[in-house]
Amino acid sequence: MNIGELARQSGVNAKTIRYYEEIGLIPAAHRGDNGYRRYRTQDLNRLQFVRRARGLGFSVEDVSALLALYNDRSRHSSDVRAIARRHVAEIDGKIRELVSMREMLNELIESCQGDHRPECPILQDLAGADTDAGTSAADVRTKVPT
Amino acid sequence: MNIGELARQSGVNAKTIRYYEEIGLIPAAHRGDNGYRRYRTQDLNRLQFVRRARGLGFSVEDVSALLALYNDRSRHSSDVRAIARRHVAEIDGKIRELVSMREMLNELIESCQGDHRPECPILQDLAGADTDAGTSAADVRTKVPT
DNA sequence: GGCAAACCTTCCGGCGACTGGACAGTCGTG
DNA sequence: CACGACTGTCCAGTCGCCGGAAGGTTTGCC
Repeated sequence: MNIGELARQSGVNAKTIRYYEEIGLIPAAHRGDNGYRRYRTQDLNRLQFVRRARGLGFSVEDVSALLALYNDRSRHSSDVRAIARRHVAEIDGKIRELVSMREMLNELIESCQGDHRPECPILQDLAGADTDAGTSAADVRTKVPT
Repeated sequence: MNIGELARQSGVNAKTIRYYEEIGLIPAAHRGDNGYRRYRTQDLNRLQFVRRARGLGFSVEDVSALLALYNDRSRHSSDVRAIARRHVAEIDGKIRELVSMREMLNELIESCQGDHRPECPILQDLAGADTDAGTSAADVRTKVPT
């Protein structure tokens, strides 16, 4: 099958497949006489593995490691678990950050609607105005997840 | 003050300050005779505003809009709230995605440790093996937040 | 056989929000 | 006047792709 068919069956964009080949996540495909990449069911499996792992938020690097373990008959379950656990820890961190941001934003929005402060205080807070007791809800140093 | 001092006082990296100027988030600084950028307290305020807003996860584009509203005397609180609410909605979406990922990962990890399945099933799940009832926990199509 | 549509190829550039590094000029101090 | 700390510009890289250009191939239809 050609790359387009593989893309359709795997749910991975053809461009992305070429990219994965380029960065070595999947092996370079064999070429037909016309120079087109040729794929088999085996490659489809591998690509679906990649898609699912990416869908769970694993980095390409992690996926690469998981693929290696998948192809390694002498693998240890603990290695796989370690990668998964580390990933869960990262996700936890991101969730905590986002929840914290959401809390602060909701506080700001709420105080903006209430009548207990003169104007919408979001901007004042961001500007670091000392209208309150100096405790600005927006004075955060968390790293922004992008 | 020079850019280094501004960086120290604002908590924003000097490189980042130059970058902000380049993309127009902050106005181009005046230069001294030596070509160095010169800043005043006003610029420090602006930059702290930016830092706080970024800390709350606002995109640079949003921050730009917030800054414009901040400098607009005829601004409406509702405009600011709208930006903040939209941002909260985005954050909510990301949180939901991450929580969903975490759930699936934890299920996989758990079933990997338990004795009710032969081997660590994470890899089998990712490979899409039909060892179970065909419902693979990892068969997700959620977009990965990067 | 001719033509268009739908494939496929490679290469380049851009997204967001920076960060690091190279190389050069400038400033303050000993 | 040498040295280090600072500043300037410019370019490249990060991550995980995606879009488009310019070209070759295949397929299907008249």
